[in-house]
Formats: sequence, C-alpha cells, structure tokens
Amino acid sequence: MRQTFQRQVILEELRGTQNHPRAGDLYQRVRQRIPTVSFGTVYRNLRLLRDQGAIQELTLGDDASRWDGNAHPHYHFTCQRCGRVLDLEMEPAQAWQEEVARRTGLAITQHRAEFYGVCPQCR
Amino acid sequence: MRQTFQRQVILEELRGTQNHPRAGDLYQRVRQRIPTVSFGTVYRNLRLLRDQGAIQELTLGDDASRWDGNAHPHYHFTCQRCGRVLDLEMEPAQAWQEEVARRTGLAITQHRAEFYGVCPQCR
DNA sequence: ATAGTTGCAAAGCATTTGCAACAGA
DNA sequence: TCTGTTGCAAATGCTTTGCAACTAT
Repeated sequence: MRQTFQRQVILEELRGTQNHPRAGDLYQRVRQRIPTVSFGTVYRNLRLLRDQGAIQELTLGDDASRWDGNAHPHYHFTCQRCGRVLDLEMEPAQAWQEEVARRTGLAITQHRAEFYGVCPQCR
Repeated sequence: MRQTFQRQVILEELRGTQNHPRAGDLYQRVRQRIPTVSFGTVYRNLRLLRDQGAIQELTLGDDASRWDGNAHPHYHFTCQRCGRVLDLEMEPAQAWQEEVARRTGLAITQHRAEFYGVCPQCR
C-alpha cells in the first residue's frame, strides 16, 4: 500500500477524533486540509484501511457506517437520545464467547456487542 | 394500524422462514402471492411492523438490512462462509449487561450481540 | 518507468416518498 | 364516509466505479 498524503490525512483525522464519524463527516474534516479531496478518495481509503486492519467500520443500524480509528476489538455504547457513540473501556468477554460456543455447539471465532442507553451528557 | 391483506401476507412470509431475508427477498416471496405488490408497500410495512415491535430489523454490516419475524430479543450467528444467519437458542445475558453497566458506569438499558464463525453446513 | 492513487462525474443500490386511486373500519 | 394504505414512479442518500491525469517508489 503506497503512502499518499490523502491517505495519511484521512487516517490522522480519524484517529484524532472520538466521534466515530461517518464517511461524509470525515470528508468534511479532510477537506479543511486538502480542499480538492474527493468523496471517492475518502471512501476508497476507508475501505482499504479497514481491509488492512488499521481501522474498523461500525454498522450500527443507522443510515451510514461509522468509522473507528481504533482497530483493537472493543465494545460500543450508543446513546439513544443524542446518537453519540462511545468506546467501552473493557476487554471483550472472551470467556463468555467460549461459553456461548459451548452452549450452542457453534464454532464461534469472534463476536460483537453493542450497548444502548442514555449517555452521561444527556441524563 | 389497519389490517390489510398485503400486511398480513408480508408478516406471514417473514414468520414462515428462518432465513432472515432482506426486504428484496421478501418482496419476491410476497409477489408470488400478490403479483401486484410494490417495493414501497413491503418497505413501508416492514418499518411499521418493526416500530410496533412485531418484528425486528438486523443490521449486520452487509449491504442491506435483514428482517427477523421473531421479535423476542435473541442473539444471532453469522456464517462467514455462506452468509447464513442463525438464531441462537439462548436468553440474552442480562446479568452480563448489568455487570458491564456497573463497570463502565453507563446507564445501559439493552444490548445486542452478534457472533461470527463457520456454520455446521459449511464445516 | 509503472503500477497504485487521485479527482471528477456518473452509476449503483437499497430505501424512501409524493400522489392519486383504493379499501378497511 | 374518511383516514390509512397501496401501486407506481421518481427521488434520496450513501457508496462505488470508470477513466484519464497524476505520483510515490
């Protein structure tokens, strides 16, 4: 994967926010630094970086995907009031996954969990 | 909510399959019984039934949403080989949710979990 | 030099919507 | 009757893609 200025800026902007932005949000941010950047470039690079395992894509049932600069597996919390998405500071429950595998008899290699409620700012 | 033939057939077809179909799949099925049914009607009814709590929508990161005629909260398993989605026969881990809430300090009211691996048919 | 990347615009797709005709209650 | 619903087609909105001009290596 060639190192381009656009790619570098996209990754920096994604890593520099906690907001789990959508591709469109990120496009706006990147455009402040590279006014001629295109949607295509943003989308292509997000997909590439995701496929490389450098970032992760969140599909939370909204319209559009959200993106997370932290590739380390972790859970998320979505505020049902403001829509904010927070990272949970805890390791994924590996033991629980194994228990579920045992109880269902399925060959489970990974899992995802999302939590919902009202965030501290909205309470 | 008025009871219409279209609505009834859509619900029956969804409840009559274990395949967690996409809206388009369901449209095809319904069309075999009501040849003049439209996409709009299928989409509108799926949304309505979901909002009423009669069915649930699954957003598993694919392109399109999948639909589940079983509104009772339950986990899902996605086969990474064939894409099949299976219902897990176990109650959601309420105790675990409470533990996560305690550990993160967040007001969590519900959670979702999805498991991934290779299904029995593909192994 | 040359294969990967960009910007642009057009295309793709799933989903939504405006509207007039229709049909449950 | 009268408001909710349908079929149709057009419109949305996010995401992808073809292509010629670049550019990192």
